[in-house]
Amino acid sequence: MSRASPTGRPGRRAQLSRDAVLEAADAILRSEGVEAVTIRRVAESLGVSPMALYRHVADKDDLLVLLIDRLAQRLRYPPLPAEPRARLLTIWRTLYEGLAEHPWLPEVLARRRMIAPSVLAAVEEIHAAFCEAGLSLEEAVLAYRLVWQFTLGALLVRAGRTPDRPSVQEAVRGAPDADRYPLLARAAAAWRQAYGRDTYHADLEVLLDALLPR
Amino acid sequence: MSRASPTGRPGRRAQLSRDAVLEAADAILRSEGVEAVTIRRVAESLGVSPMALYRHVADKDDLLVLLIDRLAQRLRYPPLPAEPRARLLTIWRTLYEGLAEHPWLPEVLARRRMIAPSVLAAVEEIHAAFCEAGLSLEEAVLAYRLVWQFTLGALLVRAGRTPDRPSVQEAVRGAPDADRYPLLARAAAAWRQAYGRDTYHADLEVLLDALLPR
DNA sequence: ACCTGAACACCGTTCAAGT
DNA sequence: ACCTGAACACCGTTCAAGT
Repeated sequence: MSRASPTGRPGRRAQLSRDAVLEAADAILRSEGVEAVTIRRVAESLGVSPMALYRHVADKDDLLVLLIDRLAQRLRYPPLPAEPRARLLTIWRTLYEGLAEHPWLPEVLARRRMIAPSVLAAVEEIHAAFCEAGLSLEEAVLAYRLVWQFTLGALLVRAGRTPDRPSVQEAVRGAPDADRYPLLARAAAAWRQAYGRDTYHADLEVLLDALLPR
Repeated sequence: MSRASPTGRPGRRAQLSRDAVLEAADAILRSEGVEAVTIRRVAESLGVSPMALYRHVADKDDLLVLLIDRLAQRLRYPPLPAEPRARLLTIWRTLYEGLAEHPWLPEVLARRRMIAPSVLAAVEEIHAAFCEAGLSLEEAVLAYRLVWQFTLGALLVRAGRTPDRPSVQEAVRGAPDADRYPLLARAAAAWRQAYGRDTYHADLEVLLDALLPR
């Protein structure tokens, strides 16, 4: 340990790396869920002191955001159709389905919203497809933003469809006061159905029809 | 204290009420922000023990959700136009602007998503307007859901536009690698502009155009 | 340069007991 | 019936010190 490190820099050799931290955090995430991903818990699993992590991540939210980036990196896109509209459908759906597997994700994005750098390639593809379909670059930016916001909201709502804890929403929808809210009372069945199934795919087509020149 | 309570029920007279708890929580929310709204802090401000609150709210998230309901109750809608499309614009915009004042809201909704019972009247109005514009009740339900998901996502993105901490998003958008992401590099300026201003109003018109029969 | 130890300043929530 | 006290089982993060 008295030799200089291989990089020629002085001081103690690093035992930890950001990647090792993220790998350990990811393992805990998969096996025990997000609530278990704490600074202390990750440090324990690595056999280091909690404070050692702060050399490699800024803070806990930073750790979670970097974790989302890892998940985004693992997204695999199917072969993309040549036709722009079909390509957009494929990319967005892959993004949505991939992110929907992690119900804790919207909560983290609500605290520290950002797009993981790893999805930049997909974002580029989306812009290209919008332009190819006839939008100007400025229009493509606005179209991307609109669909992204919708996707985020859809992920958030979907994250809420936990079968165990019936949401307040359902409770209210189940038996709305027929005198004060006649339409909602009549629509209760349709509501239950709409919230039981995922309408992202169909909704996405509505959005693209509105955004693309016919 | 040995007399029966006015309600005729036995036992100690209630010192606290759900309303008193919410009022205290709301005051802390306004003066110190959401982070300060803790069970212990609210109890302290009421001069009771933390555990006393659990008789009136289920847990901390329940407290926050009830708080959102209070905020929704205070929303004031301007006079609604007779024409369905204009009415929809007015209601959604009022909802959006009102909720956008509370950047912490999407995070709570991400954990315990629900619609506050207080917005049911607005939801009923929205369904009525969609139907009046020519949609069936089932279509109205789906249209409502689509716009609500978009609104949630827009609120989430907007909550992120804190001027102090530049988001990762902006950092990446500021200088995307021109070789790998040529379109994003060219679009950087448009991106900054799009994320600098709020496009909810314009986007809402796009959505309504897509959803309403022409 | 990188990591540790101890402490700070909190949390939400349980449980059994008091009035 | 309603509230309290004490404790449990944690958090993230600071700071000064060690190697």
